[in-house]
Amino acid sequence: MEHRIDKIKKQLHSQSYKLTPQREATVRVLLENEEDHLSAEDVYLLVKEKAPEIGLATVYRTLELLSELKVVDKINFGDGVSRYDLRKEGAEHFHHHLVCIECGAVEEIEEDLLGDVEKLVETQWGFQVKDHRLTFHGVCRVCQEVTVKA
Amino acid sequence: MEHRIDKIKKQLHSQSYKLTPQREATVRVLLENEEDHLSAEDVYLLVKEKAPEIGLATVYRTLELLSELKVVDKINFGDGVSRYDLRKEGAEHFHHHLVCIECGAVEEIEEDLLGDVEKLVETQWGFQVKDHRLTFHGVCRVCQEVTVKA
DNA sequence: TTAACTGCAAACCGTTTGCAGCCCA
DNA sequence: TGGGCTGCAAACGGTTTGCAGTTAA
Repeated sequence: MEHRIDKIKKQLHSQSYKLTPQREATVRVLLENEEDHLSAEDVYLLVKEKAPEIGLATVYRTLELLSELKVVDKINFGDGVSRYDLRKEGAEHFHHHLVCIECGAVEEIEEDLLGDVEKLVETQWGFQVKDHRLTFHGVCRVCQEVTVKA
Repeated sequence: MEHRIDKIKKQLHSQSYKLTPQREATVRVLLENEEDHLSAEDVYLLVKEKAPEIGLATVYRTLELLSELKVVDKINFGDGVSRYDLRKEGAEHFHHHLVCIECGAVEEIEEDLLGDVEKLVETQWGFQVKDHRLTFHGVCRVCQEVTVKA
């Protein structure tokens, strides 16, 4: 954890940005909730618990900055809210998501499922792939069981 | 074209909705610009050329309705605007997109690239896939050539 | 007849921005 | 002492909603 904060601090410094207390608090919230997909508002409320004086605009500015540095990915599940997802260490690709249409749960898939598909797109369509976004919408394991029982 | 409008008309009637002149004008704009990925505002401006008295709210309501009927898919490329994409006839799956990060062009892929991947997700993660969203971000053929020349 | 539908304008809400003050190099 | 940074509040822009009037089955 401290290691990862140090790393981010260096990334910031390398572009002459500072790791201010507000920014550090924001990063810590992201680290502590790595499994969730927090919106800016979510992050704001969690940061506010530790640093009540922080402003929403600062959270937005920090998330934007972290997004530029590729520390987080800004994602969008189509509900009109941006969510921010910490990149796993060493992850070169954006990970995938399973969104449950029953309960809204979001599961992550780290495996690279698209290697073959990307090769196909490059050769067949002549499109040079830089990144991808893959989301499956469906029914998660838990909700399938509930449906069976009901 | 008329055939497709008839079909949509029937779909509406089956749920006791009407195909009003405003709705028909909206559908026609979508049909005439099937290759584009129009925002609600885009649709509004195009409809207004034919039916100047139409209101923006009606366009939104129509697009929402068509989206519920699965006549169009509401998509989002992360630029804060929803776009509406007519489903191809008989398409059971959402199609994929190639978004160029240089020029912003959006190309469509109709082929179902994810058959194997979906099977994997169902067996390995126990997730019942209903639909998917796949977008590749990268450099399109045209922009690759421009870069080489420059 | 009456429920669906419409246009308008206001409201909404997530996000961005202008600004004056602050803090640290 | 000056540029990065902050909190605040106002502005912004896409979308939704309340409402009174209209239309179509």
